[in-house]
Amino acid sequence: MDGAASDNRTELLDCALRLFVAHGYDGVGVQQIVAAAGVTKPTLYHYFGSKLGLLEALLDAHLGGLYAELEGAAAYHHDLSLTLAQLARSTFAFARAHPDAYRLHLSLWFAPAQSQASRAAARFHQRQFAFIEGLFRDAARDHGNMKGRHQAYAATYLGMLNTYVGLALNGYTALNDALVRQSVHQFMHGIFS
Amino acid sequence: MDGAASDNRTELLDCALRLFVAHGYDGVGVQQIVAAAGVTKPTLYHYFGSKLGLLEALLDAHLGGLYAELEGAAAYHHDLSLTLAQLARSTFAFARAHPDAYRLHLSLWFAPAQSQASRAAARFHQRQFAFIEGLFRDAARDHGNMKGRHQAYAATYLGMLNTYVGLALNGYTALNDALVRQSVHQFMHGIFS
DNA sequence: GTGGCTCTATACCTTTCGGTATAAGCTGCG
DNA sequence: CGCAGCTTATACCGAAAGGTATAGAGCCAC
Repeated sequence: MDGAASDNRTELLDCALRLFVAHGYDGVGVQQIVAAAGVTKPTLYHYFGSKLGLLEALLDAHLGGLYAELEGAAAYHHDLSLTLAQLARSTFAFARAHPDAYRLHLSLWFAPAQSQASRAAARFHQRQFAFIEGLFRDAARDHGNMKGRHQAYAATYLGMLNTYVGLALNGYTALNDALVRQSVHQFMHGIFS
Repeated sequence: MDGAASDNRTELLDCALRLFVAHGYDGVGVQQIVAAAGVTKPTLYHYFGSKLGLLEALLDAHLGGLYAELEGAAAYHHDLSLTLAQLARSTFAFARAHPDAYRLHLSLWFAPAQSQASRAAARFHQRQFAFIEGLFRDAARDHGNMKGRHQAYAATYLGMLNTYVGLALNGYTALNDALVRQSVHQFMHGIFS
């Protein structure tokens, strides 16, 4: 069956996530993963077909939920400040709840373009970026002076959020509501005031 | 001698940079590097001692110049807008002149913390961040309302610059003076006005 | 009970990994 | 010349890489 837990499969996903986050996709061998999960290689290849298939299953399992949540919580309804705050809050909440998943996401953000891992993650990053870009495109219809710059705005805001999460994952800050407010305020009104 | 070119050494550095950027440090074998450089393994181990030593020499050769340039061009002299513009201009100019070097820099920005490549690059990222942080700490003495947030400002501005460079390296924008002005203006005064 | 399906282990494959022992060629120096 | 030191290639090392052929369990339907 498919709906059931299939414990070894879950165990493999968990161990692979931890190891990929710590050492990188290319820095971890299949042998290490199965050893950490307490199984052997044929089990891994039965469920995922290949090392790359394991990574793809990992991204599906952990990042699919992120984007579904974002797209649900951060739709634009003619209030840009509110939308950006919701976007930041959802992103921070996900990063707090699934730090390793977001670490994996971040580590593949600027990963070498020709690497298998980067290619597997590309569609997720594109989806996130396209969503934020569409949000600013909608907002530009309400704010004429934003016209034609929605891509730059999306890049900047996404870069800011990811930078904050990166700082937080290394213990330099906390992903709380104060940071949500600060990111929105700074993005919309600059560092003064 | 040391001052001379030692052609094979340079060739190895160039090929390693290209390959690391394309496939990642762990995704490239020593054999591929020496084949691309037209030499054999003992040559590489003679000059660099190990694969990691090669990466360190690569970072020294390419990123040392970046930081020297930044620290020279972007010192703070009581004009934050001007300083941020100079910082952006120097960063963009370096990325335009050495796109592969900056790609390597970016790919290691959020790389898995336990990987050898990430550890080798850590001191460079720390140096860049510390420089920008110090800049904002100085500026906070002139602008009281910035007090206590220099770390967040440094992170945000650095994240914005790196995001722009990342976009540009993938062909989505150009690293010109217009983008310098836009980044400074947006950072200081927000997206409106 | 028996055939079939899913899951997993033993044992093994080829290729490549990072790294090296040895020795040859080269240069400049006495 | 002969010697020294720097640089390089041939040939090799043990280990680990990703992946698989085979077969044995457990289970469910008939």
